[in-house]
Amino acid sequence: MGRAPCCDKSVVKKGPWSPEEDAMLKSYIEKHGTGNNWISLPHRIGIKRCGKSCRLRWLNYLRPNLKHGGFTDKEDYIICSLYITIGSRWSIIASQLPGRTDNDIKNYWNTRLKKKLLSKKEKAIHQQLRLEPKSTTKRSSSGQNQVLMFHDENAKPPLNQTSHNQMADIPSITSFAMEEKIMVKDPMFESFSWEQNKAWFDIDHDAASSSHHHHASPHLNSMTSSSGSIGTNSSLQMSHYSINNNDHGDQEMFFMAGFENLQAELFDEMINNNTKEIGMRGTETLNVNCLGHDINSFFDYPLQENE
DNA sequence: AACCGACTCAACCGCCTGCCT
DNA sequence: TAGGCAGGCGGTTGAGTCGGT
Repeated sequence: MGRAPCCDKSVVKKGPWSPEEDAMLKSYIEKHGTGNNWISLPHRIGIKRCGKSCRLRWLNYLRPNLKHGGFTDKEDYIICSLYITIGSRWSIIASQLPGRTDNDIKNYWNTRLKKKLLSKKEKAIHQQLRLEPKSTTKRSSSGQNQVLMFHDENAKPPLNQTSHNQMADIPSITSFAMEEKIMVKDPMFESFSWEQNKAWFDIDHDAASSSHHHHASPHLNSMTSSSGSIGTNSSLQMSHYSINNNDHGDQEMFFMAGFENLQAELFDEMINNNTKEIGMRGTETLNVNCLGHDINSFFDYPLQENE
């Protein structure tokens, strides 16, 4: 026995929206708002659509100040960084990109951005296989998925020294390092920024309140509280998660988990050409130094911005 | 011009959560 | 406290489009 449908499927219209329907929905919401009830909205407007369909149409297409297509390198970077740290929580990622919808970002990631990363990685691997025939190939032991890593023990950099390994542009775990200096000061993404010795990450509860798809990542509160301090401003419906740098170990571990899973996903598609579900991906704990250096190798966007 | 496979993305589906009674 | 309902989410689908042959 399944759940009762939210509307009578035999009555409501499905499929693409007509310009007339768009105009009616837009006009009504601009004049009267949604009335905090999407289910009754189509009846009030007089259109034969499911309330959920109206909501989706408004949020993804009709509401003001939406941007479609034309993702910038900066947006690529932010999407990738957040995907690594929090997984496929598109609504949270979208909350960091003004004018973008979760659906847009999800589509963009699945159809373009992942391939973009993949092609760069593939290119680098071919280069590696040609240039570094003596490198050993290992499998990571952490995480649900086995991750192929080209790992050269001798090339492992010392801690606190950010460097790439010999894998051309492939960011791998061996190139992981911590640094004290923090960067990124971007007025466009005010809630996604860092400062000296601390990183923070604001979650908009309107967007994140239903972060219940726990298969994608660990739990936000427990994870952040274990690795840093948390402050909450409930009046603004925003939580301010600050992460102190004295927890390098945790940040390192969590970031690596996320990064490994991205690697796993890319390798999986590239080598096995299948799309099986990747399990736990990293954490909400951000380490901008790692992201700033390693992920940057995928993008043209300059991460170390000059003041 | 016709066909076909690849790609894109708007829209739907079903599940989970939180709120209300 | 339990049950029902609406909102919100991520995953998936499929119609339309594009490009190659």
